[in-house]
Amino acid sequence: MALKIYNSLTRQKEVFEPINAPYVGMYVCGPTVSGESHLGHARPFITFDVLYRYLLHLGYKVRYVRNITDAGHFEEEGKVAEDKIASKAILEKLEPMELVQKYTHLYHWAMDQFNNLPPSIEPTATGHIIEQIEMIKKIMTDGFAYEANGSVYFDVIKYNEVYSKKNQPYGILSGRNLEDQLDTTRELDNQDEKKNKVDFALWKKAPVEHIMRWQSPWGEGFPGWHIECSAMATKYLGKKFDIHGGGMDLQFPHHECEIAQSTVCNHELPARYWVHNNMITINGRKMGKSYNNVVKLSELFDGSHLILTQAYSPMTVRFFILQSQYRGTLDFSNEALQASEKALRRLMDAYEWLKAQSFTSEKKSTDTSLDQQLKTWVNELPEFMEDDLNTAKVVANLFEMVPVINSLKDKHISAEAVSGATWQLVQAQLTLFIEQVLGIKVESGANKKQLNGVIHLLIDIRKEAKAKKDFATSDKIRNQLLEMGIQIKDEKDGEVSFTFS
RNA sequence: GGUCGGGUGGCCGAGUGGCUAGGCAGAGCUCUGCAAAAGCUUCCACAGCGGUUCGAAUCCGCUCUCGACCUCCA
Repeated sequence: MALKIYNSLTRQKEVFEPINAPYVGMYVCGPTVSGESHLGHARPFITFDVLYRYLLHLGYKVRYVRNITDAGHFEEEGKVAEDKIASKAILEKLEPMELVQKYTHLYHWAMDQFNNLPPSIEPTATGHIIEQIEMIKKIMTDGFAYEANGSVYFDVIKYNEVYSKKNQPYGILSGRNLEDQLDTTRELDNQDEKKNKVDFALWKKAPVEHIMRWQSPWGEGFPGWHIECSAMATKYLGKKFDIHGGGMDLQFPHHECEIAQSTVCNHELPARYWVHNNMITINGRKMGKSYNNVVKLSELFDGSHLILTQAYSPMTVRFFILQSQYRGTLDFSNEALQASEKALRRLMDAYEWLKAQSFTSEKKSTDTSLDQQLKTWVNELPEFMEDDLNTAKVVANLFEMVPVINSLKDKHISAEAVSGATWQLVQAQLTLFIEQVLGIKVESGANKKQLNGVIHLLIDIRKEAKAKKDFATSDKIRNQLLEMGIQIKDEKDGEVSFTFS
């Protein structure tokens, strides 16, 4: 068994082999912290968190680099060289760094809510201006970039000419050829600075009103929007590293340009495996600012968005995302999220119960086919993960086991049906895959001692009421607790349990 | 217009030639004071039309249709 991942560069699933095992270098494009993160942003970070977790589980020593873009991109290149962060700052009457700080905090908060492991290094674009300038200088020295009026542009045509001969034409990642693009690229104003319309900016001269600006050999300005990733990836992961990840919408032009820049500087393709997650859609349409259909994470968590009927917990959202395979689009709706919420609760209820049981390995199984079936389900989990992170199948198998666990709990099957050793295996693997690999944590208010005490007291009172056939009182306790989000469950053995919703 | 990817049951979503995906919702039953929860059973499907094949959701062709990228984008 070996981990296979889909490589956008070769357009096929490939066996993952690190350049320098057991070390793995992984770079993932992080957020631009000029606004609040929305659901669409959550997908790559959760997807690559799962990949990171799985690589760690396999025993690799992973350096996971995920940047923060705080230097601002152009709103529309060639038209108005406007810095996103600077313009937003004026709007919000904040210093640019104040704004960057605000949204960085919010982003970190959201990542934490999702139980995403922190990356090994989280470099910022503004902290690496010098590295970016050095890289641009190198590209110029090699003759693949030119200065025009205080800005520096990458010469895409020349790059394509030279590197086509080395089987690395411009467009190698996104599969487009330059000729098509020359024909189809839209006409934009103020492009006279560029030799060709396909050229892209490495450094941009700052207009007077532009707040974020740095000194450079070409005057005061700010870096172009692709160079930061090339500079930081090279600095922390070297000239060639293992995995480069990000959303599919970054494949072109961002990653394509990154490849061109890094290839000129480092004389090889920067990453071996290019991994791209697909988009989250809403009514079949990509979630994005330009479509005006974003659901911010904070709105999701507090239910304040119009299309939501309720709040959804971060784990529900994480689970919703992991119920699909990362390379397909995922269509979002209130209904779909509700389904995920219920499903997650059922899974976690069964899991938490099982986890609390103790089994002795001596017990032999009396139902060998069920015993074998459980082992099969469990053993398939790594196979599914290793088939291009098919978390959807992992989740499906977890659900196969839920009825068996609940049957044991409700004594529909005997304690001896499955061997103690198998139950121990199931316990261990469920913990591994649910908590370690999928990164789903137990979300419950049950850790408040006093609250638990109060609930137990109410349960006792309800039991007494029931014994006296005072159903008015017993129902009142049950129903009102339910309204507060505490659900009472009468178990088969006469015991009463409760869960928080 | 160019490049690419889709269309699976009420909804979300796996699956690439023959075997129940899974979840949510629906129906029935069991349990229960009544519920809930849980268990069991069950309904509903592969956009359309052709073709290949003993056999296709899965391969091929055409048609319809949706979307992504080509401009900032996760």
